[in-house]
Order: sequence, then C-alpha cells, then structure tokens
Amino acid sequence: MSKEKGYDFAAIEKKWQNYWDENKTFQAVMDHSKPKYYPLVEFPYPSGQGLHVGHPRSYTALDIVARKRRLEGYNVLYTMGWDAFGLPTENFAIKNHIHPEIVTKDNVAHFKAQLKSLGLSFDWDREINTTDPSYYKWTQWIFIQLFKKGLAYKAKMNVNWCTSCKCVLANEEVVNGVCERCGGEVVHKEKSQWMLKITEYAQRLIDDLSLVDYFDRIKATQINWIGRSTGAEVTFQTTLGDPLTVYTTRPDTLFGATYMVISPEHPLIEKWADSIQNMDEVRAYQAEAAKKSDFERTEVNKDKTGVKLDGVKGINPVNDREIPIFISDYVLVSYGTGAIMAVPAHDTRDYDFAKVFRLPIIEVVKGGDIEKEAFTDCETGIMVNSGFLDGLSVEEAKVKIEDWLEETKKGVRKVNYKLRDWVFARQRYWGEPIPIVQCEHCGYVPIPESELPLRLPEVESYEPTEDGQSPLANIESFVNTTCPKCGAPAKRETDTMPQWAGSSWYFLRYCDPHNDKELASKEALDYWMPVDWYNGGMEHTTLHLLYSRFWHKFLYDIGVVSCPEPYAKRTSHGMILGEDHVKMSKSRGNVVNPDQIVAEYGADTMRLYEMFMGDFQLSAPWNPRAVSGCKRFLDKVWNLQEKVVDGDSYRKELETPFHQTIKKVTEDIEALKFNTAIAAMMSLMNQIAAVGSINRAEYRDLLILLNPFVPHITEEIFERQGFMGPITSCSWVSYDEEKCKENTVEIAVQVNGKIKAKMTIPSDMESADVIAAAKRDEKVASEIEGKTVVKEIYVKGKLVNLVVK
RNA sequence: GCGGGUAUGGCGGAAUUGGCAGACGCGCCAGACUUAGGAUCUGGUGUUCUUAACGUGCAGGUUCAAGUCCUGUUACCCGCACCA
Repeated sequence: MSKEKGYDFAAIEKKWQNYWDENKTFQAVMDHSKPKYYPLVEFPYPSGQGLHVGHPRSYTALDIVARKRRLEGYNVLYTMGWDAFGLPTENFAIKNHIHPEIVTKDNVAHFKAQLKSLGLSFDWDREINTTDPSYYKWTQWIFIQLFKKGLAYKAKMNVNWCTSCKCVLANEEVVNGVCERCGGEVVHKEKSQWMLKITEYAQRLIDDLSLVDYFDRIKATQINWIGRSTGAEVTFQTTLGDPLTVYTTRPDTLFGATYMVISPEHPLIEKWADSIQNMDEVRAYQAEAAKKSDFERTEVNKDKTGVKLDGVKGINPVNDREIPIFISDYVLVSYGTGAIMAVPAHDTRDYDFAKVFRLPIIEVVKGGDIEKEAFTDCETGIMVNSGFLDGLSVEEAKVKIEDWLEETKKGVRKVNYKLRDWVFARQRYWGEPIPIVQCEHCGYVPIPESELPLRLPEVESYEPTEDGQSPLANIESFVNTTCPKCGAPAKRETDTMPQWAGSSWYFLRYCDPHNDKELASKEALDYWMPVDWYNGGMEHTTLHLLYSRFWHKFLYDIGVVSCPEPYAKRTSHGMILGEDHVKMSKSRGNVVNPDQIVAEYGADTMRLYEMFMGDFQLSAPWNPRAVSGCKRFLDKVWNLQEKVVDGDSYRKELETPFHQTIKKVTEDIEALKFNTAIAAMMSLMNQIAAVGSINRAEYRDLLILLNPFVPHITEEIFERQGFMGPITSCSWVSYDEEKCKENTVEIAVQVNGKIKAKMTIPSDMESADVIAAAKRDEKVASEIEGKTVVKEIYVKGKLVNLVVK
C-alpha cells in the first residue's frame, strides 16, 4: 500500500525497462571508431536470500558512470553475470533434495528480476554464469595451462580443514581461526591437495601495483598481505651432523643467538628421533600442537611453550658456540624454513620464550634496556659483543654480515613472503571438476582440451563424505577412466575447484561471452581490455582481487591477453548499515529489502537515495525517512511539467547556476562524489523553484543531467515534452567555464581574523579598491579607529582581513 | 603488536591550494491551503546569559587566518596477526 503521492513511477519504470530491452539500447558492439569504456562491478553470488541493498550501491554507481560515458560518446561495455558455484547453494540442495543446478537457476531468475527492476544499463546479451559448462570449460582450460607450466601441482601438506564444511580452505578463507563462510572450527590436517603457485607471482603482484590506479588502502592491504621481507638464510651445523637452516631478517644479531627453535612439524625431528633422548616428550608436544585449532594456536598473549631437544645442539656459524634447540608452536612450519635462530635480546617473542625457559640473553645492539624488554629498534642501536661487527650501526652490520655469510658460504641473502600458495581444491560437489587424471604409469595427466568441458556427473547425494573425500569419489563411472597418455586404466581427480576459480577471469569472458573456440577472441580482448574502472567490496582485496590479478598475469605470460594488469582502476564502496548503525543481519532484524523500496518509492528514488546517503567510500546507515526526501525531489522535477515556458537558451538568472551545476555534476561523478552531485542538482532545483518557471532549454538540460542517476523519470518527461529523444541517444550537457563565474560576490570583512561585516562587490574588483571599501564600512571603521593597520589581506572572492594594533 | 580508516548540529552528511563551518537532505518549529494531514506550499532552525561570545573527539603549536598543517593524545570501526 503506497502512502506516497506523486507521479506513477511503477508504470513509467516498467515502460522504459521494456523499451531498453526491446531496443537493445545498451548492447555493446565493438566499434573501432569510438573510444571504448569498460566499467565493471563484481558479479554476485546468487544466494537464496535475493538482492541486498548493498548490491545496488556499487551497481548504481558504475551505472551512472556507464550512462554518462555513453552520452559522452564512448562505446561502453557494462555487464552482469553470476558467480554461482558455492557452498550455500550446495547446502540448500542437500537440505531440500533439489539439484544445485535447479537451485541456481531459480536464484538467478530471482536476482535477475530484481536487478532489472532497478533499471541498470547492463548488456544482458552478455550475461554469464560460472556454472554453465560452456563457461567452466574455459576455467578448466586455464587450469590445464597452469598445470602445463608447473603452476598447478599436487602436494601433501598441512591444510586448513573446516570441520563443519568438511572441506579444505585457502589461507585467505580462514578468518579469526574459523571458516569465513560458515564460522566452523578450522583445524590442521595433512592432505594431498591441488595447489596454485601464486607465490611465484608475489613480487610482480607488488611491483605492478605501480601500473594501476587503485585506492591507496587497497594497495596497502595487498602489499601487507603479500608480506615481503628481506633478510638471510643462515645455515647452522648441528652436533648430529645435519645442517639446520634458519631464516632471519636480523642477521646483524647473529652473535646474540642463544638458542634455536624449530616448528613441531619440522622434518628433522623424525630424522633425529633415535638420537633425541626425550622423544616421548617431543611427540606429546607435537600431538598437542596438531590438535589445536587455528583459533587457539594464534591466540594473542599466549604463554610460550616448547620442549628442548635433548641430544642435539646447534652450532652458531659466527663463533662456533653450541646452543640448545627447542621445538615450539610459535615457529610456523609454513614460513621461511620452519626454523629460527633465537635472539632474545632483540626479539620480543624470543625474549618471552627465554624468560620462560631461563635462557641467556646477550645484548648485541646497544641502545635499550634488555633487563626490562627486548630492544628491537633498528635505527639507533650500535653493535656490541659482536666481534667484527662491533661499533657499526644496525644497517651497516646487516650488509657486512650478509657479505660475510655469502663469502663463507654459511648463508645467503633471501627475500620471503607471507603469501602462501593457493589451496585449489575443495571436497565438494558444486564446483568445477578438476580436469586431471591420475595414472599409475604417467602420474597426473590433464584430459585432452578437446574433451572439455569435463562435466559434473549426476549424483544421488551431494553430501560430503566423512573420510574427507568429495561426493564425486563415489561415482564410479566418473572416477574410472583411461589415461589420456598411455590408455591404461586410470582415475579422475574427484575434488572440485574453489569458489574463486570462476571469478578469476570472468571479466575476460564478458568481452566475448559466446565464443566456443577460445575463452575470448584476441580481437575482443584487445579492444575491450583492460577494465577501465572496477568497483567492489573491500572484503575481496586479498581474495578475488589478488587471485584474479594472478590469473590475469599468467594469461598475459602465455599470450592470451595483451595487458599485464586486468583493472586500470579499482575503487571500493562502503557498507550500507542498518538503521541502528550496525551491519544488516537477519538476526538483528535490521535488513532492508530493496524490492520493498522499489515498490513503495520506485527504482529512481531507490537509486537516488543510495547515491545520496553519504560518502560512497564510507559506510552509511539506512534512514527510511530520508528516502522520502529523494522521492520529494523527483516529484518536484515531475511537477515542473506544469511550469514550462518557451525559451531556447538559459534565462539570465539561471545561466550561472546551470553552468555551475553541470560542471559540478560532471566532475563529481568522476570523483565518486555522487552525494554532492545530487546536492548540487537539488540546489539548482530550488533556484528554479524560486524563479517559478522553467523554459524548454533549461528543462531539457536538467533532464539529461539527471538521467544517469534517475533514468526512467527523465526519459518519460523528455518524451512527454516532445524533446528529441530518447536521452540515451543524446549528448551529455556541456558547460562554459567563463559562465560558471558570478558577477558579484559576497565577501567577509575580518578585523584581526574576526568577522565584522559582509559586503557584496563585483567579482573582478581590484584588491586596493576592495580594501578601501572594507575600511569605509561603518562597523569596520569603528573597529579600526585609533589603531594602526599593520597588514591588509584580500583573498579574491573570499574575504578581507585587516590586522590592527 | 602491525597496517588502514573514522570522529563536524537532534540525524545522514557538506566545506580545491589553510580563507565566511554546517551546503544538500531528514527531523523539528511557525504559518498558508484544507472537513482532514504522516499531502503540498512559504518562512525559520549549531549553542548560549544574543550590541556579543562560544563552537569540527581531547591537549598543545604554527599562522593575519586552522575542520584543514605540525606535535602529542583518546575513542570507535575494518583488515592482518607468534610471518622470525
């Protein structure tokens, strides 16, 4: 039931949405006579809940950009699709005994209807769906190329295992020690997994950020995640004869190493098992560490624990001193060499450990108070107790010791990254099958490309198995095959790819979505790529955004694409919060349904409000009452139809406001400042209302200016007024810089920085004249009377300040 | 602990290079038109002891002039977190 009056938005919006569909208004066709523009928004996961009000914030923003660009004469590619593989669909399918394909189809239909109701200018002929075999054929194809280049490999390793999804997770998917998706407990498990060697691209993923225009915070987050550090690998001999290599960023403190620590999973422990006298204690500690969840293991301020290995010692290469070796879970097996030299005087963790185990603490950098705490400063300290390093600064010492290590072959300079290789397999049904066969004779063999796509088989049950295998493992007709190389009986890989696979290259498919010969034609890729402007959520910065940059770089290396980076520009929108200023969630009951807003106020109001509610980059709470303010504005625009007078140019009193507003809107859209662009148009509307009428030229331009924001109402009025339309085939309005200037300005007059008067002057008045006029002002004159003016300042068009004594 | 962000009226938020703090919208107050108003229109609306003073988380500083620059500090939000 609508309580709002005003124009009939429901009929108008339906009418124009049909018009755009029937006329394929937004169809993107390659046209070398026009400059191309490729704005991109993250395609959604079509969940059962339907569209969230957060989705349209991003979609509308780039829709505004896309519509403006078209009016400016660009050939625009703006598209939508579905990132439809994933666990929620699978879980829903299991629970309700419906095939995931059908669940996906229903969800997509619902999402699509919701998006269409918003009047977004997508080219729906290019719609893609990652679960479509004609799409995942190419996801599999890329995997095979990665395999051929040695970037996809299978390895037995310690992985994150979600106990609830019964599935492995990538490092990026473990959040606060629990599963990002379901919140289930994550434990470590030794498993043989397909991995992608993203680490091989770590340096380029950092370096090439200089080629792109991303928000600084996005770059910073990615650099931080990749986590580059420089230092040295140093090899310690041990009393059992096996060398033990450690990684350190502080080789300068080598003389201060008083013990060593290796991770509980370190392979040397097994090798040394017979020589270690307290092996029972060691095994007990290992078992304890393995049992701990990620959450427990990374708990902050946890007391240091460990076990000393009896029967083996390390030998410090710099002074041949024998030092004890411990195992402790504060050393991670997956970073560096899984072993460290401990310098308690200059590392807070080693310091804590040394205190617990009463180990010697030797100061080698002077400047702190190691009785109280570790001294970790690298800027000010001077080397002491360090033989040939004594007296040097930390920086000098680093260079000297690294040279020494390399000369004596006791160590090498080394760069390390926190980034890990990408665990690229999931033990679930609803994902892309990995197109690999395991043959007893030939090992892992990719299936021939002519057999792609390797389709998901029909199964009875999608339930993951208790033993950690994919449901596909139970389908004998799928598993049993022959080796593509030697023809012998062989078995298919039964794990599927993670959710992030399909989204790692989808922007390429949009360029040529129906191609069945290649993932996209070279011509289409060369024409449309790179994406000119990509907007999406901050939460994807270390997931999708990093993964897709990696895939794109790989495709660049093998000659599929011609640009080294996929996205020229990346921005992020803030979250839309509930009315109570916290994240919308079902349990809080603060979720706003976009359908309801569209039904009650119309898509144009919905679009306008989401763009007006605040700074696009920051989170903003939903205010149901403020929505009606946007509707009121549109009603005023509509009602202007009764106040139209003749006229083929701006009337004098509206000329400057029009030019100023056009300039502001034109610039603000580019700067993501939709809120102030809308404020400027509301302001212009108020000035028109004050005049009491609008002439045809003014109305026409106002409608074009508003069109990218509110496309339906503006097209309707345009048509009713008999302007040459539709607006989608018009040109963007232009402004004249000269005409943005006011003839007269009001300036403030200050005395000693305090405002005493205001005066209106011609904007081109000379400085001396302005100051003279200011002094003549009655109020000002009385303020300065009997005092000396020591300084006179005139800021053109702003203010006069007289400094008096 | 590390990295990033935010702080301005009753509310959402504006404010190039430092230059009239509070644009625009919501809400609120008053009036008009009305049988009616949760519609529409008009005017008003930072605070106070209103010839003026005080006001952008807090404390200092620089400057003729600071929301904006500098130093220190607090609170909240987001990401990472025993990465040697």
